Amino acid sequence: MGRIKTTNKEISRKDIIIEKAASLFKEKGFKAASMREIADVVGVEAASLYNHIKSKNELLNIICFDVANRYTHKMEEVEASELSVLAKIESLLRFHIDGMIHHFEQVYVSDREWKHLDNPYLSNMQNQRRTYRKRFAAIIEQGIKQKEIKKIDASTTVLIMLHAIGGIESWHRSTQKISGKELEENMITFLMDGLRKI
Amino acid sequence: MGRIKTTNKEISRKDIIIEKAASLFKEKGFKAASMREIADVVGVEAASLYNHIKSKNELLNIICFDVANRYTHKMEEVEASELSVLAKIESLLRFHIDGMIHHFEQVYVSDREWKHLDNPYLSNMQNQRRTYRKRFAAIIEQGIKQKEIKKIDASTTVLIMLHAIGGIESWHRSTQKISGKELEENMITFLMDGLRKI
DNA sequence: CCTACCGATCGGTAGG
DNA sequence: CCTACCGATCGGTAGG
Repeated sequence: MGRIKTTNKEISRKDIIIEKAASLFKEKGFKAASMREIADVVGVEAASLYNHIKSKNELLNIICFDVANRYTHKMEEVEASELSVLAKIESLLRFHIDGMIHHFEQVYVSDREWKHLDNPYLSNMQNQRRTYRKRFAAIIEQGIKQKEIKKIDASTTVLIMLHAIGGIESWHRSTQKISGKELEENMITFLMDGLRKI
Repeated sequence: MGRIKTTNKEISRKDIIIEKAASLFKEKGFKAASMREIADVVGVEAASLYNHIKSKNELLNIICFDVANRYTHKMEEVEASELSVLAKIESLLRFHIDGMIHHFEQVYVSDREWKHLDNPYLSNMQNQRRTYRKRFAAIIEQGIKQKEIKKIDASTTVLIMLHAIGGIESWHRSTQKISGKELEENMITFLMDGLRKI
């Protein structure tokens, strides 16, 4: 489910273009990356890209909504689960960390470049992001009510946690002295301890 | 010290241009914001901007290095202080939160758009950022050695904390239901508790 | 998938 | 500070 391919089968030309576009958008930003550069990396002329996609903005749409849909899907799964509040939050955090590690470029682009979407996709994305954070905050608030979590502003906490994870960028780029698994455990420890009552 | 003005005196035309540029760079991104738009907001023709600045990139240089120099200055101050490790970290975090609240646009731009600097400024900035994080991590490592802080990977922790604070963006934009001071205390509580031994 | 090419917009300059 | 204008580059199209 979702556009991010987990196997090597069925990789179409369009998928390759999207993948290369994500990589360039991440490196240079959406506006600074040109269709000619994407074409270069794919190995065709710029005009040929338009046999597979409608516009540069369509590439951004696909990348952003692919990620957003995965988030929504995960949120529904977690909400429907029987997990404790703390376990729900941990599950969401691990999902975000995994996404950052395994679908780095897509997640990075969707996080930092979604502002360049054009309407109606832009407002759609704004809604999805707002809604996701509200649902996340609602879980935290439930935890506070049940006294599993210390009294803290839930929306602030959501922002802290999501942006903390979104910042793995620099780790990824630097000389990876720590493994993905180690990174994940370190982040989980830090973030979950920020939640617990002392 | 530093270019960010704290009084209303001595605001030159150039300062106004930089301020408006920071605002537009934050809203649309460096590449997407045009000199003509900046000129519009300032209230002159695009060509007139060049009587005060040399290039679009100079605007970004000024914004980014202004912020970076403030960070370096603060770091030196903290390192030279007699504070405990935990107090040093708290002081740095409060500095970052304050910067995010009071110099929002400059800090935001310097954080997300520095990649568009051109050399030699680009590599200079990369060095400054790397160095800053290393010095921050060194403080944390000292705290671990002194058993004031729980065993956790110091570099990961720095990234978590800095990005958590850098993400206040969304709070600032949304309907500010929480005051700056409240936000600061919530963040400090969360982040400092992630550090302490349980 | 390529060649050829378009209108628009960009950062920036000349000259007053 | 403005008018007038430049070369370069952009996203995208026509036609084969």
